[in-house]
Order: sequence, then structure tokens, then C-alpha cells
Amino acid sequence: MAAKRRAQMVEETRARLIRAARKAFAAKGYAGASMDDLTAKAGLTRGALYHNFGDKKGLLQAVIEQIDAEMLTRMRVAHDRAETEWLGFLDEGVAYIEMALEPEIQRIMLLDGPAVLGDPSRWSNQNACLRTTTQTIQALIDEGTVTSVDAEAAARLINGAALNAALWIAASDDPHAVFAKAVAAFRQLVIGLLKTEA
Amino acid sequence: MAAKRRAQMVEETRARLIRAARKAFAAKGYAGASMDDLTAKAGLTRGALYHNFGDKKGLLQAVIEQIDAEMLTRMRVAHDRAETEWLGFLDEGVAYIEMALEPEIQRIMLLDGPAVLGDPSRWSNQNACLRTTTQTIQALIDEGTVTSVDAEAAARLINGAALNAALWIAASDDPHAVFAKAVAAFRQLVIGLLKTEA
DNA sequence: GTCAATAGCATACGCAATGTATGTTAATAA
DNA sequence: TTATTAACATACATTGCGTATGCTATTGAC
Repeated sequence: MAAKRRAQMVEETRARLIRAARKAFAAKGYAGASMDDLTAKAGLTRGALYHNFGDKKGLLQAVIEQIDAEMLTRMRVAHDRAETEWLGFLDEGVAYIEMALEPEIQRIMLLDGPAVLGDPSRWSNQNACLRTTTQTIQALIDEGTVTSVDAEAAARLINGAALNAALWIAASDDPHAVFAKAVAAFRQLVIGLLKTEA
Repeated sequence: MAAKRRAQMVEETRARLIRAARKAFAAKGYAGASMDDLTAKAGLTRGALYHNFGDKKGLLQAVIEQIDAEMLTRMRVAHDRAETEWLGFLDEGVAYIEMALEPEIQRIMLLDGPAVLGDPSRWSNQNACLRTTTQTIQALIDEGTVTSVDAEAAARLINGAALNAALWIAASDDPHAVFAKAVAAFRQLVIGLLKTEA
């Protein structure tokens, strides 16, 4: 029981550091975030950080894994709510764009993440969002809705398109109007994947 | 004439700094590149740097503008070589993917650039690549080849897709095979933009 | 129950790197 | 001829990361 409480303490420490890091990275960016400030706001020092995560990049990885998991569940929800697999695929994409609009996700997952850790597909565990999209597309191919393409390649392209759309929307003066345009273009573009009923 | 030589000297200095910066940023990444090393290899000191470019970000901007211009011409070449506007559009996209495979372009334009300077569409001058794609799509809409969509939105999505494809290819174990897959999926995807001959 | 060992975190230090403030030289303008 | 400024170099101050070291409490051995 004492051991259990000890393990809980460690998890508490890690969770508090990750929470503070999410805030700091989102607000100041990865490079601009100070580890001293970070840990101080979590009620700790850099000692705790280097003990638990190795270095600054290690902390970013932990933050990214957490956000990635959250994005995964939200995409699954959007997907499962739809009536057909194809509509689920569309909603999944739109959900991705919507999430990518949140400053935290945009800054950490889309801008700093790739710059610091390299290509997302090489991130430690797995880029969950990408996997979901790949699986969804593969299912669409199997059921005959989508033409025969490499599912991972298509997922990659779709993700990139949605990502860029989100950056565009977020940087625009009228995000609402641009969002509508982007979604319309997105829905049009993915039609190319549909199997032509020759 | 003395004035002219003076102006030439300044341009020489700027050019040498930008050249050294391109090498350093490509090799070590923006954050990892040291301004002292940079300027020393250019035969100068940090004084010249801060006088001509303001700060480190200013230097990155100058580098990006140069690379952006180079990419623009290469895309135009690929575009103009094709026989039809639609084929030119496809070749333009493939050319972009090919360029994005070069480590220098990938690191500076696709990874560090957005992380440091924010969304490319907000970059000082203009993101030339994006403009070309937008114009090409608009021309396709005008000639009736492509269905009525927002040209800029479509260009954004296409660019993002190509960008992500390049990152994927570059990080893969077998770039050649993955490149083929990506291009195939790309060609399939953009078919969605074609006007259906109803 | 005592003692060694280690996990978890804090403190202290060294080093590198950016930005700024201050020179220095040469060209330009009055 | 002299004053001013552009173009760069040098010197300085600050910040911030990573590591080495120190402290405390828990665990395990006997």
C-alpha cells in the first residue's frame, strides 16, 4: 500500500509536468518555453523533469502522446456517429480540421512537433490519427466504395491536406468563412478516391 | 561608381550570409545552427548579421524567400512543359513532391519555417508555390476542366497533401517505392477536382 | 530492527548561444 | 576639411539547457 502510494506520487508528478508543459508549449511555443518557468508553475524544479523525461524533447514527446490519444478518440467518435463508412470518413476528416484549429493542437502537434521530432509517422508509439484514417480508408476499399489505392498513402495525403487547411483557416482574418471554403474543397477533393461506377 | 561598388559589397555580404545560413539550417536545423559558426564560415561576425537581418528569424526569412523563388521557377518549368493545362497541374504537383524530398527544402521550408515563422501564407512576400498552384487551378476552372471550387482552398489542400507525402517518403526506409505509391495516390486524389461530365 | 541501497527530486555549476551596446573605419555630404 | 552615417567588429550581459552532486525517504536484506 505504501508502494502503491509511491507509484501514485510519481504519476502525479509526471501528470503535473505534462499539464504545465502543454500550457507553456501552447502559449510560448516549444523553443520559447522555459523549463524553469514550466517546472516552477508545476510546483517542482528541473530536477524532476530530467529525472522523469530525460530532456526537453522527452517532455515534448510525452505531451504529444497525450494529445495524440485525445485526438484519436475524438476522431473515432466522429467516425462512429455517421451512418455509412464513407460519411464516417468525411466526418473524421472534418473533425481533424476542427481539432487542428485549436491553438494548442496546432502549435504543438502541427508546428513544433514535426520541427523538433521529425516526421510524425516516426513518433515513438504511433501517430494514432494517421492510423485511424488508414484503417478507415482500407475499410472503404474492402467494401468497394473506394478505388484501389495504397491506403496509407491516401491517408497521408488526406491528413496533410486537412492539416494545411487548418493552418490556413487559423491564420486567416475570417476563420469562419475560410473554414466553410476549406471543408467544401475537402469534400470535393476526396471524391477522387471514390470508385467510378464504370 | 564608388557608390555602386559599395552597394555591391553589401549585396555580397548578404549573399554570403544567406549561403552559409542555408547550409547550416539544412544541416543542423534552425535551432541547432549557431550564429557564430554561421558567420565565421562566411568570413564575417555576428555584427554583420544583426546589421543586415535584424535577428536570427530575419535571416531565416531571407533564406526562405530565396528558396521559395527557386521553387517557383522549377514549378513553372514543370507546368509549362506539359501539353495541357491539366497535365501541367499534375506535373506541377509531382515536381513539388520531388522538391520537397530534398533535405534542404524539407528541413527549412517544411519543418523549421512554419514552426518559427508561422503559417506560410503569412510569410512576408508571398508563398510563391501556393500562388502558382492557385493560379493553375483557377485557369482549370475557367477553361471548364475543373469543377467550381475555391481555387485557393483547393491549392491549399493540394499543397498540404504533397507536403505530407514528401515527409512520408523522406522518412521511409524505401523512398523510391514509397514515392511511387504517393504519386499514384496523389494523381487519384486530384481527380476529385475534375468536373463530372453529367 | 538496523543498515545498505536506490528511487525521486532539489541544488549548484558549467557552457553555449542570442541579442545589445559600444567601438572602429571608410565613404558621403556639406 | 569636417561631420555624419553606413557597415561591420568587439565586448558584454543574460538566459537557458544539461549534468553533476547532494539530500531524503522508502525498500530490501539479514
